Amino acid sequence: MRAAGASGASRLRGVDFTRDSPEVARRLIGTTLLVDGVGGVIVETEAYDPRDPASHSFSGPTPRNAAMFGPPGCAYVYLSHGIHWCLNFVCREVGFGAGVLIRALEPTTGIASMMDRRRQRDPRLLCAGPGRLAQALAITRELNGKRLDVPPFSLTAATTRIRVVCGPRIGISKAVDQPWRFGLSGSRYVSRPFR
DNA sequence: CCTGTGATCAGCT
DNA sequence: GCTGATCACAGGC
Repeated sequence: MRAAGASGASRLRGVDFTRDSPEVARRLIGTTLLVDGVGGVIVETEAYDPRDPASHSFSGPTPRNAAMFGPPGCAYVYLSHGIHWCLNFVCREVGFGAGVLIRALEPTTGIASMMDRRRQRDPRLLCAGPGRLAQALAITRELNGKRLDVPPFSLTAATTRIRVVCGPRIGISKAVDQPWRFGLSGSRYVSRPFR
């Protein structure tokens, strides 16, 4: 038994998933994410919170968003527009309903697999956007609710100091003013530039 | 660079 | 029924 602090899936190599989603979103930038050994460096994230009208968790738990109200340090995966899978990391605590949407990676590992899955040769378009990223990493509903600290997931914190920029979130109509989108400064692998 | 539109379906009212 | 945390493509500037 640990004396204090987050443990298990909620704390992974420097990223503490029990903290507020904007802080987790910021600290995830620079972290390497792999699924079955395929992935890269997280360069873009967005925070969501149950008090935020744009969040799936805003109206409380439902069968779809149940994982978002589950343990921190787990995945919440959902289907967007009937076409695209999207990957979130659950934050805070059981029953809270906060998460971070992983929006873009700089591909580093298993690039051939990602090109194959997406039939896309331009490395800048392999993981630039949540739907593209999920397709490149073969993320589907099967990973919903799974812990991020055990296979097929792998998270490795950045070893060097990172400069992070932020701005308004993308593709939502509510709470547009909250600057809860975060990115790796100067990265050419984000889904859209930061201003 | 920007804007508009179709695809396609689970979830919610 | 309608909406949407998206993408790819088409067309205009």
